[in-house]
Parts: sequence; C-alpha cells; structure tokens
Amino acid sequence: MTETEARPGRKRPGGRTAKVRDSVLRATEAALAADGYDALCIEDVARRAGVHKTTVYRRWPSKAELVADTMRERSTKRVEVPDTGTLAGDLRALARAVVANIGSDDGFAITRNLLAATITSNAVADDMPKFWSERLQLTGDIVERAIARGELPDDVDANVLIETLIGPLYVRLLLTGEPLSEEVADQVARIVTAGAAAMRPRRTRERGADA
Amino acid sequence: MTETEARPGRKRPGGRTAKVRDSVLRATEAALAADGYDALCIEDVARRAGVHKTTVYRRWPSKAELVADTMRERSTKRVEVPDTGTLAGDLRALARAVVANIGSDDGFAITRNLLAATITSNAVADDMPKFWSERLQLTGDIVERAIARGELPDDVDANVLIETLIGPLYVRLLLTGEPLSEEVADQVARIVTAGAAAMRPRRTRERGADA
DNA sequence: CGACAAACGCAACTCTTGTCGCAATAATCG
DNA sequence: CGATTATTGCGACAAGAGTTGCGTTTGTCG
Repeated sequence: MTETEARPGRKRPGGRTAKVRDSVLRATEAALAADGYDALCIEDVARRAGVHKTTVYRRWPSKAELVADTMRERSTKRVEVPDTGTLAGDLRALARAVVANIGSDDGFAITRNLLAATITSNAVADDMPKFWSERLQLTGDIVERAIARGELPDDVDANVLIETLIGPLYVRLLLTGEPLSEEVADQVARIVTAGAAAMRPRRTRERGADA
Repeated sequence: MTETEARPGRKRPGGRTAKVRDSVLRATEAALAADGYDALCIEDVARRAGVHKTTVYRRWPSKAELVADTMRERSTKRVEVPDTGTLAGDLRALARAVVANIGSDDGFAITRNLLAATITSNAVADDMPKFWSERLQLTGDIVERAIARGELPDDVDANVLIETLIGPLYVRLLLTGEPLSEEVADQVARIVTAGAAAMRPRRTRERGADA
C-alpha cells in the first residue's frame, strides 16, 4: 500500500515526485497537529502543501493511509534496545525509553494518530501485525541475552514478557489517560523483572500461587 | 457530554426521550456491526432507528460520541471482580475473565469501537479517565484485600499493578493482533503475581535481578 | 535537442455530511 | 382540560469528500 516512495531508477522519481510527497506529508503533519485526526480534511492538506487536492487523492487512497504513511515516515527514530548486562537493567531501561518516547508530545501524537489510522482502516490494520512483529523481534534480543545468561529458561515466551512490560504503558497513555512517568516505568519494570525471575524452573516451580 | 440520559424528574424525561435514545443506540450498534466504525454514517443510523437525522445530530455532537455512548451503555455487563482468597488466585481469575470478555466477538467489537471513538475524538478521550477509574476502582478491591492479608505493602499503587495485568492483554488484542488465550492470561498473571510478591519489603528489598 | 510518458493542475460534477429555521407534536404543570 | 415548553420532523442549505476528463508541465530516454 502507498508504494509511492522515491525510488531512484524505477519509474519517474524526478525531483517533483519526491518534493510533492514531502510537502504533502509535512502538510498532513501540520494539519494533524492543528485539528486532530477526525477533523482532518484532504482539501486542507492540499492547501497547506500548495498542491491540488486531486494529486493527494491519486496518491493516497484514503485519509487513514495518508496519516499512516506520514506517521510511519515520522517514527523512524525507533526506541533503542538497551543492553545493560542484566535482565533487570534492560527491562528498566526499555520501559523508561518507551515512556520517554510515547510520553513526549511528538511521540504521543504519532502513536495516537497511527492507532487512529489503524482502527479506522482495514488496509492499514492489515499492515500493523508486520509493523509490530518487527519491533517485538528487536526487543526479543533482551530475552535471548537473558536466556544465554541463565536468567530465564529457554522456553520463555519473549513476546508475552515484553508485552507485559510495555502493555501497561500503552494502556495508560491510550485508554485510561493516566499520566506516564519514569516512576511508573520503574514500577512496571520491577514487577516484570520479579515475574521473570520466578520463571526460573530450578528455584521454584510454580511460585506465588499457593498461600 | 451527552448528558441526555433518562433522569426522571428533571426536565422532560417523557416516554419519548428515552425511547428515541434507546432506538438510536440500538441502531448504532446494528450499523456498527454491519459496516464497522469508519463506514458508519449518521444518516444510516437515523434510518435504522426510524428517526430523523437532525434528532441524532442534536443529541450527539459527533459520531465518536454517539459510538462511545452506545458502547458504554452496552458494556454494563462488567467483568466480575473475583475473590478467591489469595492474590495469586484473584489475579489469575481476573486475567482470565478479561480474556474471556474482550476475546469474545461482542467484547472485541465493543472494545475496538470504544477505542476508535477515544482515539479520534478529543471530547471522548477527555471522558475516558473517569470511565476507567471507575473500573479500576472496582478491581482495586483485589489489591486492598491483598494488603489486608499482608500479601502486599500498603503503599502499593493498585492501578499500576492491575494495569500491568490487563495491559498486555489489551495490547495483544488491539495493537499487535496476536492471539489471546487462557494460557496467555495465566502467564501474565504469574508474572504479575511474582512481581507483587517481590514488593513485600520485609523479605527482599529490590531482589530478583541477579542470577 | 526532441519525443514520449508520467505526474500534476484545473474545472466540473455527484454524493454525503452537518447545520439552520420553522412548523408540528408530545410531555409537563396549573 | 388548556397553556406552556421541550423535543422532534421536515425541507433547504453550505461545505466538504471523492471522481472524471482534459490540457499542461516535467522528468526520462533515444
């Protein structure tokens, strides 16, 4: 979808195509910041970009895909995967990095608008699993290193572990609207770290569930 | 917003007001099931409800708020707060109940549509903290009972704990698109239970992170 | 440089969305 | 029951969404 990138040597990547694309994406970002997702109208984007509206309609099949394209371009600064030497350190650093990212005004807007596009368009939604699996695969390194160190059993579900770390952060941001802070990140990281420690089969088998 | 509930004795709660409201909400639900959120149009809702479109427009300022109102009404069947006698049992039961709820077709539709409304409309987003704090307050009983039993220190942030339990479940459903299962619920519950156990200050201070 | 093809601008059009004024109806109160 | 007032129905309206056909500009290649 929206395979309209500037690829030199293919069809007609001229200076114009890329230029128009850039100005439209920038205009989308500005319009989004000004009016929000639902109030965004294509004609306004075209006006801001100094481009005719038919051009926008021809390139992007829907508002959702235009926004998704803009946000994906914009979110190239991915969260770096930390490597502190211990699982506890990695999890805390990752949680803090996620909070710093999605907690910022920019990061919040990107996340929110991307999710809005995801939810309102099936075409965008179909691309999302790939988008997220790439990210989870990156953070999966944390779990792999922990397994190599003997901090985790080798049959741990890395996705569940990482999702338990970042899930509550996204929920606070997107659903409950509660504030995010480094302290919250640390609290969640501590819970997950302790939970991971309890997974080690040699010390305790099914810990925590009796009493 | 949308303070148009049937309140007997206030202004004019006649039989009609409540009747119209009900039929519109029901029509919204049907239209939502048929076409999805983005394809939903007010005029269609009005047709289905046997009501003129201006009536709908006058009561609900936007599509997002109409949908949010419908979903809130619809989700009165709240997840029951378990009381098994132990924190571990409560957390596991709650996680399973949440999975059973949002994993069902109905629950999924409700959750997804509510999120769509939240994300696309600032007005709806502003109402969400209240909505969620009510729910979290209910589940907070689990934490309170655990504190009373001495399973948790009394300065635990109940919201963070519960959100760490249910957050990953919502993330799997709404963001990554990964499958939900009772097994996932149990895994998350075990992590959080162990994390909660590690919070007890008398046994271990910040433990769990060595190897 | 000159021809071809792709991408854009422009204007016109249809369809939908959302709003407004006014008349009709239904509920509340004396 | 009769007056009052909230609420709805109705038609008309402006504004935006999205499409189409055609002429023009602008890269790309022989």
